[in-house]
Amino acid sequence: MDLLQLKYFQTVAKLEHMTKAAHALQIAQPALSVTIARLEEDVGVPLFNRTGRNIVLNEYGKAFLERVTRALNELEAGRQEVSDLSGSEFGYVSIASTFMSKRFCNRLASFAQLYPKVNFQLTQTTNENAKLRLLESGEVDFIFTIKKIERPDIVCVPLVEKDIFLAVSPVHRLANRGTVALEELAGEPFINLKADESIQEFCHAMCLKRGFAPKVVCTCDSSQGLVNLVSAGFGVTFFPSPGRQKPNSPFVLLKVEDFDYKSFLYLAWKEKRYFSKAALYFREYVIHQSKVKKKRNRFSTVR
DNA sequence: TAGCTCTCTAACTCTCAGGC
DNA sequence: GCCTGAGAGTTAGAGAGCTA
Repeated sequence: MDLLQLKYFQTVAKLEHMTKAAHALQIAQPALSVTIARLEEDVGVPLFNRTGRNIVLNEYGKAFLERVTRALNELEAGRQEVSDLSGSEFGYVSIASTFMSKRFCNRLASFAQLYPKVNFQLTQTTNENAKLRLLESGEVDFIFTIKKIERPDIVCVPLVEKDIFLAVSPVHRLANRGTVALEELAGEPFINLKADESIQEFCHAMCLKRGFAPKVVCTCDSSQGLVNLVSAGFGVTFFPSPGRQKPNSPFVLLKVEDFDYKSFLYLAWKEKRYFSKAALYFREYVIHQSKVKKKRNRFSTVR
């Protein structure tokens, strides 16, 4: 059993498809089949169930994959640690996030300018559980999440606090109002963002309290799609925003009366994990920037 | 049923380490 | 430096499953 076999196995297990895995590994498919067969012979049991032309990870395979992932991550951490000690490289930061907003990307870019030797590995997923799995398996250093994770092995730090506003098109009947009562939204077409489940659950419950269920006409995958639909007047949405209306905003934000929900963005990481210098600097940078931002927001509110 | 796709096997090549 | 064996890779082709 060698590292190459384990890396090949991990890829096949992930994709459950020999040809796609071979393509991903940039080798010919037969070479991969033979390697997996040799690994299975070595382990002593089949790791995949082969039915027809399909291969699916079986119970042995699942158990083995867990160990292999842990072992490979541990080796990678070791490599990183030795590399840090020798000062031969700065390392990389791996992040999973739902949103790749302009502000988020600018923040990454400014960090990259500050530390040009740092490499980034970004994973975008709208699924909060998928992000948590990536964090648990050690595939990423950090996740940005809107769900607070309350677990002893995971540290979860709030970065951004946002109020919930109602976003409407500039030509909407309510657009010139500074505030709006929830009751006035009965019958309005709502657009939801897939990733914002917790906000939607709260808003849905609030609407029910006021005697109506929000009429959801569309659920968007991307926040840009949501912005485009709302600004085009296709519907309205509950929108988390850290502060005031931006001058060039494509939609109008209205304060909702008696609506005291705060949305947070958290940075989360596994407590007992080796972090490269790059990852540590990144964590420090993000937390520091969020504190600076909070101070600025307080100052602008006072003004 | 034909055509396509996928996995696997067989035969071969290439590279590299070890022995002389 | 040459030979040899092991291992990892390639291509070609067989066989089975899926789909229009």
